[in-house]
Amino acid sequence: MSEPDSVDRHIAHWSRELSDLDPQIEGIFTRMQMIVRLLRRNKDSWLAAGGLKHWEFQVLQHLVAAGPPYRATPSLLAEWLDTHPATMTNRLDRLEQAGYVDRVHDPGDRRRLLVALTPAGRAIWQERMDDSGLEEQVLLAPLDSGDRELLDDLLRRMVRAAEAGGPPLMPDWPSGPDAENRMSNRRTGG
Amino acid sequence: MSEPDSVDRHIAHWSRELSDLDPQIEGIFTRMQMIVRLLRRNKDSWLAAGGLKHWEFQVLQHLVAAGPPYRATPSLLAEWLDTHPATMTNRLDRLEQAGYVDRVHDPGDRRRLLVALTPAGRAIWQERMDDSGLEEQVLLAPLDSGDRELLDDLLRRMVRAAEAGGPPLMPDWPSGPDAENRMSNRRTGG
DNA sequence: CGAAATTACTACGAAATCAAAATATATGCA
DNA sequence: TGCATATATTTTGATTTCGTAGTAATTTCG
Repeated sequence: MSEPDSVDRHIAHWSRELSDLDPQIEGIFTRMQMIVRLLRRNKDSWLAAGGLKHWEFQVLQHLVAAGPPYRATPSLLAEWLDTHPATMTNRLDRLEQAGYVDRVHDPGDRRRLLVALTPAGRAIWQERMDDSGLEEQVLLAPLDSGDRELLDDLLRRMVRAAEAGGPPLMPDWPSGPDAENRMSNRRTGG
Repeated sequence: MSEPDSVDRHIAHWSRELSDLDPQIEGIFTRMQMIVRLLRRNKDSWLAAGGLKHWEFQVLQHLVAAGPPYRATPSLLAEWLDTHPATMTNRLDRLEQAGYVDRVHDPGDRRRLLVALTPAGRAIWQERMDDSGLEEQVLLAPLDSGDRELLDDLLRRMVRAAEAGGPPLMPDWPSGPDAENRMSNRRTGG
């Protein structure tokens, strides 16, 4: 075992309160949580320095992820960002006012709106995106290529275990013929 | 490489939008994020089923973590839960009303309050705690003992890399002589 | 003793979120 | 067609949180 970190100290402390604690399991998930939390704070930091809130970046990113023509419905965006549709309406108002997205009616179904990424939205997303990835490099620095492949594979096996008993952890983007008109198919999870 | 998961599909999709994307790095951190998110949702779910909000559980847990006599100052709790002191006051009001904590004056420094875990608070924390750990078992099921040790060690090396350039990811609980009176020492981070 | 610092609470308005009702459009069926 | 039901989004109202300022009690230091 490599040298101890703060999580080892935390677990040693907790073992005094909870005797039936598996240090290995606790270690694995606590470390993942800490790493994810660190990355999130770091991300918030450089996004704020560039004038974007996290949810703004997320909306823009999801639209980019959609691929040309860079559109998605408010419902889908709300689901993806794990927030309430009413909240999304409010956020889209502000993104629209900032000029980062447009709202256009879906010609095929006029109940629907399509939120469309504007060139300005695409541009600011790209700018912030260029700031990213630094912290990830720091974290992975002590791991060589073989270590990284091993780590990635261990994590993949865990994700697959999770997905065996439920929906995919990463939502699949609608694709195939007629995808444009099926974008709002909701998954069961809530 | 083991069989692909939804993250592999996600990355393959993204590679079309971002050519300079390292699939391995992206894979590692996206999988960690998805796993942590899954665990958080799962936790919220069984906590809610047992009648606790996440922040309620967190406050109780932090008091348990303090060890006997299970007390902490409001300031420290606010810092730990990463929330505003005024918010903590409001939350402690509700926890006190529910009978899960008491507010007692610190005999050593009567400016201070000590939030003390009640037997009822300890009990409900223990009950909810007993519900935990199931999802973790599912995720780790495909990994044997050697795999888990390897994974834990790879993550530990990453945490150590993060901590080399900053404060510990896991806050150290105050300890040593006179710890009782130094519990409110604030760390620099904010 | 008296001034300054510390700790926690209270109060008030601003902002964000959520839940449910309201609006507009689409679909299914007699 | 006519009409009930379903769907997508917005609107509305209640709740929560945050930020700031101010207060009270207590300790620390000159």
